[in-house]
Amino acid sequence: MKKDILQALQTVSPIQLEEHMLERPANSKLGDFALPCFPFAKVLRKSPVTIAEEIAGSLTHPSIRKAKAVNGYVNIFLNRGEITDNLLHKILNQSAAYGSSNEGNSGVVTIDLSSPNIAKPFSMGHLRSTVIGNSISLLLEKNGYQPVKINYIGDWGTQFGKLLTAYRKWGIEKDVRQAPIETLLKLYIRFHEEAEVDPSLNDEGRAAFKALEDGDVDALALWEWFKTESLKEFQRIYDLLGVTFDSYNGEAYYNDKMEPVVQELEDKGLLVESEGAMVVELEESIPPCLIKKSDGATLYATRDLAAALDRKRTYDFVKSIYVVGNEQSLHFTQVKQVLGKMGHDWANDIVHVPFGLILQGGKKMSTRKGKIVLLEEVLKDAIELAQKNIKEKNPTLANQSEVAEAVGVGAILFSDLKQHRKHDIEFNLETMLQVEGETGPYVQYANARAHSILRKAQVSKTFAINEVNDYEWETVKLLEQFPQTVKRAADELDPSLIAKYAVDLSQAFNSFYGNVQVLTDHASLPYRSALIESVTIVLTESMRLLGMKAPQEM
RNA sequence: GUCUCAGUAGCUCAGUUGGAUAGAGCAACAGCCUUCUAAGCUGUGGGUCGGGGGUUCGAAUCCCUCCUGGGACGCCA
Repeated sequence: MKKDILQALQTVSPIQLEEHMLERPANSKLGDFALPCFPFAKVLRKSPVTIAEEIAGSLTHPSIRKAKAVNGYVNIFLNRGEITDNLLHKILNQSAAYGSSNEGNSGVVTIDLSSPNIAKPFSMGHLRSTVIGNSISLLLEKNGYQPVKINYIGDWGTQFGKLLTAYRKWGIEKDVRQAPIETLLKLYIRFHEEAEVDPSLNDEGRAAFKALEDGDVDALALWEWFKTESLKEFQRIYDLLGVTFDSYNGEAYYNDKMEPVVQELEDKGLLVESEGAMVVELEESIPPCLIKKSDGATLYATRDLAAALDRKRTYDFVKSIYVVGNEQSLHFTQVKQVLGKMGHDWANDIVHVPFGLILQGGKKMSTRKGKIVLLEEVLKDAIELAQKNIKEKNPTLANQSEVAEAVGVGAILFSDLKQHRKHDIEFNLETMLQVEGETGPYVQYANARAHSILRKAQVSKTFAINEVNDYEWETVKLLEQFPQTVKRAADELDPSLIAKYAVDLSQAFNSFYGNVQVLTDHASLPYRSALIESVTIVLTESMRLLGMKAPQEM
């Protein structure tokens, strides 16, 4: 639509126009589009006011109802009926496919997401990676890419040496069987407390990891057991969130794939010794990347290099995305640079999608100090609250527990996705459980109300539009913007754009049905049900792209 | 110290990539359930866009500088 208007303007404009010049006025009373004429004044040596008047005076297009010059702006009012008619037919025909594109041309994009550490609880930080990554995957799919979701489980590294040491010193098998993660976490915390007093424990932990990496049978058996128990617990959460993965290849999977990488680095003359460790030196502003510790054991970066090479080989991605917290930005620039120095031009296709930390009292949460909020508890609270609300507000509802789960989980997902990923978030349970205003349940409720009206209306396939009132027009304009919002969200890898859009559309729709009686006005009913059905299509699709469920009743 | 991200209403956040009077939600206050589900709708109050310079017809947005906070910065991941 914007392009049409731009073309019409071009035919009467003395200046070459670009898309960004045409804007949507903040106040819709001013018009549907506006062209500020100030930049043209100098070139044309005329006042912006005159230029605007000339353009407005000669502008004609079937979609334009009128154009008005105001203070140097050309304010354009559209022909509501015609545009609405075309748009509603389009949405009803395309249904859930509305807003899709083939932009990605079936290119494979790997997405590294979630990546919890075994033997540690699933924290709020992992929630961010999981839901942001999942939504990005859905957005890319909608834009014609082929996403591959990889859960790069944190199942390797010195921490396991520490954990094995702690278990051997203080662990009780029965406790681990009963409550695996809880028990292992306690051991991990105790290890760090005691290591403060006795630093030699750290050396013991490192030695234990070296043994694990060298294939010590006893250590491997324990490790295997911890891993199995942890994955069982994680699966419960993924089921609740409705997230699935294409690969669970964690860090340990690359245990036997690192040596060739180290070899390649050496062959290419990139590996140098520094303070007993093996490193690759990078540009002067960036600290060197550590590849091997002085005891010969590998590091995180070694594994990530091996993983990147393996993923390129396996999937031949056009882009490889890592949804990992802000604090690892340096790590990823190092890995990218090392790959670049190795001569892999696809290093530029690696994209770190960072997100802000979840803080508590203004500080980062620390597993080691036991300062952590458990996601499962939060989800449980949210579902209980939703259940309570249903009992109060809609006691006769069928499938109550199913709806409560959808709404409770939706509230948590949405509270995380609605703000831009890069913001640090102060953990606040109360905010996350909110169900009023700009929240998941608000969007779900708008959609449920729309369905409720449709159930009571006689929906027919044909409709005629007499007049599009202001409430309807605001809704229609938002519906029209869905495809470009989806595209931008995928381009910027930013799900919050969809969340904000869903709130805007919900607000417009709520305002519409709150002020207009739909069912009693028989003449307008066919047109209005087409509008409402379009709203449900777009809201449901928006929620799907965020990983949320959209119950038809709540 | 270096790098990096951020600072907008009491709180949580938008702000269409430089445009008109800076917008929402929460909280507060006032209305609306004999009418499509009140998880809703309609109003009111609330601002030195961290400070100071600069570029521009025009700056929350771009540049410089300072202040404050988060995070990262070789043998953790």
